[in-house]
Amino acid sequence: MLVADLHIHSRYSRATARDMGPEALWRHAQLKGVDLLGTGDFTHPAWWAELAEKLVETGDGAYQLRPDLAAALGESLPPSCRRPPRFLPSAEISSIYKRHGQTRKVHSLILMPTLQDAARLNQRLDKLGNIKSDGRPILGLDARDLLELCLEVCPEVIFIPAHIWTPWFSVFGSKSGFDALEEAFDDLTCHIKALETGLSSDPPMNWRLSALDGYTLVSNSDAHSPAKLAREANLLDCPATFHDLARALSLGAAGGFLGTIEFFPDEGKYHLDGHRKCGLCLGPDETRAYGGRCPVCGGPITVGVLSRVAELADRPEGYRPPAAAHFESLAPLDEVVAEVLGQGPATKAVGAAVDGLRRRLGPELTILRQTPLEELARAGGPVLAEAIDRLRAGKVVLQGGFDGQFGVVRLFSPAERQRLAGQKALLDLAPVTGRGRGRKAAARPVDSRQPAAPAAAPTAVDQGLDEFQRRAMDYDGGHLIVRAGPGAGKTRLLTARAARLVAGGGDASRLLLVTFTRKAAEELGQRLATLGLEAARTHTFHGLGLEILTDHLGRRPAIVADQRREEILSQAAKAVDLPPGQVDWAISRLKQRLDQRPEPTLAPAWLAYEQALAAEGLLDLDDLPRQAALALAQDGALAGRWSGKFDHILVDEYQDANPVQVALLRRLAAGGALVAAIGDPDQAIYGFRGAERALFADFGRDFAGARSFDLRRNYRSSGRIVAAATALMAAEAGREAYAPQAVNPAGPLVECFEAADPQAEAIWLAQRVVELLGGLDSRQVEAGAGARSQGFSAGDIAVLYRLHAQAEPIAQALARVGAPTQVAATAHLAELDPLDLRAQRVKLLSMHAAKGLEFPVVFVVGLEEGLLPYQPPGKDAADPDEERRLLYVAMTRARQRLFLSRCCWRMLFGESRRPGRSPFWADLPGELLVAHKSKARRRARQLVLF
DNA sequence: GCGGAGTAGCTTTTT
DNA sequence: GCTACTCCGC
Repeated sequence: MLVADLHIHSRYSRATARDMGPEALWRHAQLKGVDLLGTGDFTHPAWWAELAEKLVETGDGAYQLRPDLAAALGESLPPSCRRPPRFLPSAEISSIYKRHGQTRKVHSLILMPTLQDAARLNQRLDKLGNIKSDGRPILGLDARDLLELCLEVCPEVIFIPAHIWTPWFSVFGSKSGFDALEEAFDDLTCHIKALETGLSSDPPMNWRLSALDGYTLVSNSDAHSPAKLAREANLLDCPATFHDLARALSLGAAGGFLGTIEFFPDEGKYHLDGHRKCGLCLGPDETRAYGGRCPVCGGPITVGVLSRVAELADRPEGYRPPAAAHFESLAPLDEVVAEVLGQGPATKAVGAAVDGLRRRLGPELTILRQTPLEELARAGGPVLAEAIDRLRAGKVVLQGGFDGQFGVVRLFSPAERQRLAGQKALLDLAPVTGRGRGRKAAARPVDSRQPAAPAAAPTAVDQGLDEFQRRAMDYDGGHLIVRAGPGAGKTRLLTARAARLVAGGGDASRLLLVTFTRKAAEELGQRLATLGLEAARTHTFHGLGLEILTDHLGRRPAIVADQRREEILSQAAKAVDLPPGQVDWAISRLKQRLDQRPEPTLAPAWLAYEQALAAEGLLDLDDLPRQAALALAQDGALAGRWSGKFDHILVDEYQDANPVQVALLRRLAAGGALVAAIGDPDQAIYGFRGAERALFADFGRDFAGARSFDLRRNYRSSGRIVAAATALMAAEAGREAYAPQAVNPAGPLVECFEAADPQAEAIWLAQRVVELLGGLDSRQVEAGAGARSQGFSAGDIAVLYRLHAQAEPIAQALARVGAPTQVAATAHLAELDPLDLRAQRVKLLSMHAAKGLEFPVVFVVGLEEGLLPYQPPGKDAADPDEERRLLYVAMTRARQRLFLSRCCWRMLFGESRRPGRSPFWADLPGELLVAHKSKARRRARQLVLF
């Protein structure tokens, strides 16, 4: 018979013993009596490398410690315990994600046949999240998607939902789990053969759910230190190989799965209900009587495993399915000896006694399970024999664990213990009460869920546009321009107008929608396709230019490659003795206009650049719309073909237009097409690349007879966020009043923090993220983050900054707390794994990149002098009005929660600065803000959470 | 043609 | 403070 412990952690996981290395595992497995051991943590690159170095294949589908290492260590083992264990690559992954509108936190145990298979999984996981900073990585990946990925990498994978009943991190957990396996794993549920019951539940509890009948119930230690190995384990009657294990888990008894060694579930940290902070421990009935609220403080009671099992059970207590496997409830030998000696389990005396017992009797599990009582008495005295006899018979006194506090197993009554302390002789033992289980289970579910995130904004759904949107949608009297503030339903209006035009008899193929980015064009195209408008033309300005030029030239123009362009630029720059970057910028700016002649200082470079391109028959990207507009002006036949091509032209983000683009639109509309432009001059943030915000106001001049519409309703953000953003814009000197109206309720205040330095800002931010997510690991949960959970997922959160240089410390702090994070600038969408797009992560991106996006929670960091408005060293300051609009864009990305922060000290460009607050800070009304304080008290808690 | 020293310049971004 | 580039010497 084999003893198998498949779920452990290495020293690369949080809060684990430093000696959790292959050698210590090898040694302690033998001291405990484990034959087959999961390596744990194979996802961690350093641990994987160590395993690859120190383990060797046995040849029949398992691993063993390298013989030379084993030989060197063998001496340190008592001969009675020498039975070298085998290893199988294992790991645990924490999936934290939102599913069906709720935050889910599910841990999964994964076993792979070989380290090479593990490496291939690691390769895939590495793209999806951070597997380098924690042996038990946290991914924003749906548990089902994780299973899919594992199966893709290795169809033989053993995938086991871990400690399925723990409240915070398991598939059935009361706080963030599911009610059924199928809810979590959908179509892939059939690939799950085994479930890990965890310390706080034992087989009889699980037998109460008929839904679990087909699964092999396994038990493992989840050990964080060598001493905890095999505190729970599996008993197998099969060879110690991966495939035999897989077969045993799949077939149960028929495959050689004999049963499990268990903790008394009462001893688990989450067996009963309760509230640790208030010292309150409750049974299911009591929790129900209190309505799930702590009677001391009113906070939510942490519903334990016993209650949760009762909630989902469909069978009475005590039911035993016919196919149920054997199990044995034990307590660790050091705890037994500790009680016999009347000392703590970690004391020297207990250690020495356990050591002596192992020497004489063999591994701890053998002592606990098999050694005859007479032998125990001879080796350890009659009291020890009596203790173990009681343990084997289940005659123990239990005090249940709750809300993160371990329970206690006692083998002797208080009176007995007192007498034990005084004498060494055999005791006159009074009968002890039976096992402390059998509490009445709660008959009705206790609703312990977090309050749902505030209801989604009442967007203008159904066909239902509001009256203002509808007027703009329906207008047929000529050109029109729509000023649409943040969250006003801009895209909705665009697509609705397109649909209306076609529904009214228009020809979809004579409809043109123009955007600035390919991403926007693709998204718009997709939305139109869902409305049955595939025939409508969706283009970027550049794509449109390319098509017109192709028509004009009779061939597709060649576009200069980046590298060649740089060469040409640096050549051209030599003609004027300017840095190439500056020449690049100046030429590009010139090409945003049709009429501009280069200044004399630039002229030679401009000439050289244009001649070089012309000589090779190349165009640059700026040429596409520009040359197209010029060609339409010069080539009458071309103009004839294109000016009559469309009946309607819809343009998004018009505030970002430049004169070339407007000229192009005018030529396309010359045949009578109606132009509908939509945008928001308050969100014009691309002046630096040639956009001219004034063109928005000049629309009526460029497109005669145009009518203006105004969409002021904000369907996105809470009232206070809208009010703060509006106040920011209202403070701009010489500005006309323009007040968007929030449709949503006021919501919480805008939360502000002034940090000593970027590190402190990042730590504060990471701390808030932990709270928003309700804790990412058990330490954070137990430090209180669970109770403050806000029901957000990592994908709901964005961090916005002025300079990418600000991202680094924040990404690091988020990695330290284990939050799945994605720094937007580093990822090219096209190269991503399809699963990558599904991974839910905190997004770090520039304020510019955030335009057009929205997030339930937004952090805007670095609201400092010098950063906002940006003051580049040794250069002209950025346009303060545009920088104000940039902050406006950033703030208005937030739906529910907005956090603003700044640093009092910062190192930027090698220069130590003590910046004051951004001048924009003062424009935010104090009554909308609440300051977060940085206090020593808070620091103490941070230490716990980090 | 290479390497070492010295120094300038550092955003935001799309096609 | 970092790097990427130029310039100069061999």
